[in-house]
Amino acid sequence: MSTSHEDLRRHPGHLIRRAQQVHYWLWNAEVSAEVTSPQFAVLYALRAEKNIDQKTLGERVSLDRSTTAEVVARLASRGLLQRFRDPRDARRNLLRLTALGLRTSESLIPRAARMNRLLVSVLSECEQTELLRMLNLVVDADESLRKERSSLPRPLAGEGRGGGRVSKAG
Amino acid sequence: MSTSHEDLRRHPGHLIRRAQQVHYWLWNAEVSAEVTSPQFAVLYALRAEKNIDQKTLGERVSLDRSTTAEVVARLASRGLLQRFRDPRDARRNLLRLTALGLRTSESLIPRAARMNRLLVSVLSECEQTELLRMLNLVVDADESLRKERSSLPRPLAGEGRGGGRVSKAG
DNA sequence: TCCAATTCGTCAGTACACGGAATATAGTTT
DNA sequence: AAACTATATTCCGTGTACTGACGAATTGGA
Repeated sequence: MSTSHEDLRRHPGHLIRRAQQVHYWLWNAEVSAEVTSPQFAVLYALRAEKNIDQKTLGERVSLDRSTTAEVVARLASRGLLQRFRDPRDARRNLLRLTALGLRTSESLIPRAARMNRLLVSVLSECEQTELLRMLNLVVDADESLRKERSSLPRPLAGEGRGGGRVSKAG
Repeated sequence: MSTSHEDLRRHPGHLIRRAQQVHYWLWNAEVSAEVTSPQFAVLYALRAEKNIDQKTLGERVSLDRSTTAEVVARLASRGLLQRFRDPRDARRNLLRLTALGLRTSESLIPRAARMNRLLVSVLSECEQTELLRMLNLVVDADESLRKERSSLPRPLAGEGRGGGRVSKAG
């Protein structure tokens, strides 16, 4: 008898999660076991833009405020970037790559590129382009769907996992 | 001008992560704020197969052993499933949906289907089929990809974890 | 100038995700 | 039966991800 395993193959949402698992494994094997993919994205963004604040950084790499703060804190504790308050606006943390952070990010760039090629290597050249185009369409469609302002974190109607209201707690 | 933001659009790995964010938001808005997508997958699998153990369940829904245990514990504490030791093999936890779990899963099925249609609604019918096909290819290629080139400390160690090779013909 | 609204970062809480180690059980070998 | 090996689950540590609340700082308007 066919199980849920077969059915789930027709669910785009499930497949996207599976694809991310593959990405996770491939990253560990082919890029780095020390620097994660989101951490690399942060280094990569910081390499392109010096002295940006956490909020802007989060928008660049598509991470919300809290996650950005955590990733930045980890990278700072490893000496890959520096964090200091903006003298112009003391609410902000300005971020800057250290020499080590710059060196690390540069060494990972070709490895990440290779991993990405590998990730879609089962597809033909033409298919790879199509996949990229379609994923961008899906991702962009959501942004237009959230008509509210604010580039990234949309509050949305209900509440997420956090906030302490799970039906179980009563 | 766009800096890393534009570059990242060319990275399949990054796009997959973004797509999962969209899926997460859409799930919360369109399906349920109480039951998450992985939790639904578990209920869905349990609906199809009664009395399976956690390891098998994890393979069905592509969750590793640790995550499976956590998700199952949450669902059990909410009364959506029951957990009991296998009399034949006391190492195993056998799982079974409760009446509430069955009712909940059934009510979520059409909502999840609607969400999935919405998720890819920017694509044409033909493109949706293509996207599904390509994602399945990428996900299935994972096994062969991990066998080959490995230049870094691979996380393998000779035992089959929870989420890897769920792709055996049925 | 004072105040209300806004903004940024942090903290607490919840949940997914994974690997390694510890534990319990099962099966096999001697 | 004891010893050894394989397997299922749990526990622990780390990291990503997001929401809501809070406090500090800033900004715009009266």
